[in-house]
Amino acid sequence: MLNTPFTTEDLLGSIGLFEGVSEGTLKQFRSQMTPKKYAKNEMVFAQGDSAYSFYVIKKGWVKLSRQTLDGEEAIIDILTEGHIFGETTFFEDVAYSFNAEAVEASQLISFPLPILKEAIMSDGTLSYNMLSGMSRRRQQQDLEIEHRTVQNASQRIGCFLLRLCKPDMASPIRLNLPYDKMLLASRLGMKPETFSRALNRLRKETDIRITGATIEFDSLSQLSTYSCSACSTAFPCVDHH
Amino acid sequence: MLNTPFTTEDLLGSIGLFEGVSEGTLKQFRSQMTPKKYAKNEMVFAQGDSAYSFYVIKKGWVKLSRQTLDGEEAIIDILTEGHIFGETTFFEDVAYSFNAEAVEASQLISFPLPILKEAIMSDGTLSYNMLSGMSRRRQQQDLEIEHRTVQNASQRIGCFLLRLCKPDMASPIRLNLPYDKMLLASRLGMKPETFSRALNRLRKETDIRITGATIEFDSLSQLSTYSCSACSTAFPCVDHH
DNA sequence: CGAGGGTTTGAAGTGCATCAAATAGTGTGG
DNA sequence: CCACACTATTTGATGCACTTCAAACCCTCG
Repeated sequence: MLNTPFTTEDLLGSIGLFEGVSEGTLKQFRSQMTPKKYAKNEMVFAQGDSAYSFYVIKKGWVKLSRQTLDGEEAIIDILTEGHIFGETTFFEDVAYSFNAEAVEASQLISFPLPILKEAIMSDGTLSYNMLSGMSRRRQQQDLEIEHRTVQNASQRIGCFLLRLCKPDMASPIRLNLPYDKMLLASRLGMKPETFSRALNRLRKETDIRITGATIEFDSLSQLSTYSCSACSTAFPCVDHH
Repeated sequence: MLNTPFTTEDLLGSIGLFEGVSEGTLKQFRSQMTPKKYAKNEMVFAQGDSAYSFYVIKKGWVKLSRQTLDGEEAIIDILTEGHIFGETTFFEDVAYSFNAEAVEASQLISFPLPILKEAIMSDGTLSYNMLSGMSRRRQQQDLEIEHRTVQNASQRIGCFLLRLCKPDMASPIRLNLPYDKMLLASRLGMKPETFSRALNRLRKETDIRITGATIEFDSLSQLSTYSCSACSTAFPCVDHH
């Protein structure tokens, strides 16, 4: 998969943002897009850089983060296929307010920010898609905050695993953690040490089997019973777009 | 102020969402809007209610919350003038996924949800405003998550106070907490007991003076030094729309 | 005045962070 | 293909911030 050429044919076809958008608008975007591959750990942009573009993730994982005054790194979000980033900058700032970095080999498409203004003003479908995406993201953020207060570390891991499951997965379910455990720990708001211990606790309390970065379990039910009992949303807390 | 009549004249005039929007669109909204006053603690809608409307806050404070399975209440957000809520439901669900309740005497304007679709499709400025608002809210949410991990309880309170300050306030600054301390505590992700103790700690560490729900201090600088040292964003973390 | 919620205070418990060190894994050059 | 260097992960011991439970206080409002 990683070796298939990253052509420009119908690159926008499978992206939610462009679904149903008029051919004219698509042409605009196609003519100004820049597809690019990023290596693992390659920066896309840094906090403070002048903001010229926004990005759509075609493949891979991208980490958004910020430097705190005392030198710590705060993870804002970790995104994957179909997600957009950098576009919020358009409404507020002249410079990016966070870092973006590929945490895996990734394929991104960038577009000049000004193209957005015209497209929003003229293409209702695009606006609608964009609002829809932002709205979904906002609800996810809400959940995120809730989870961090009502769930303990093990439950948060369990919930994260559940959200990795696609609806069409057959039992037994077998998952690979999408990125390394350190990053996952901070994504879930805990320290690596805590993550390690919490994952162990989760293994003891449920029927999951762990081998390195691979996790297996037979059914969602035990995991969701354990993880979601403190939660307000019925299982699943999922964003299956 | 609370006693001035809540007329329908130019009700939409001062709302960011409608800024610069065409007269035609405004007419649409005006013809379908329902302004209404809510008493303190009055429910606007409940989780699970069929979703027919979205709301704009004209005045007051509204709490969005959710029931967890074990009966706890999780605060999602607390909103005030100019904020919109319920509109995300439009993109996803047929029922509200949270409760909305006035925590003060408030004035809200509701609009039928379907009006949004047409307006988004046809009025670029409205779409733009809506995206801009959502984008700002999303950035605030990001900060919120960051704050809960990098700031301790006292710092979070200090940061909240700073965000209550309007840019045009003269020294000494005198603030009233906008709602009761129990609610504020959960807004800031802590228990009332913790809030009480943390506020005391804040008083010892900075120059703020506390009298009931009134807080006074001479300058922002000491407070922001104390509160924002752990933060990634330069002071202020503010959303002065 | 008295009832009932909001707020504060005290004492004790808990979960996660921190610090330290061992172990596993990964990529590199020889 | 192996040994080394370096990083990721795990494990142990200890500390601290916030929570929990309990009780007192206070304020408001009927």
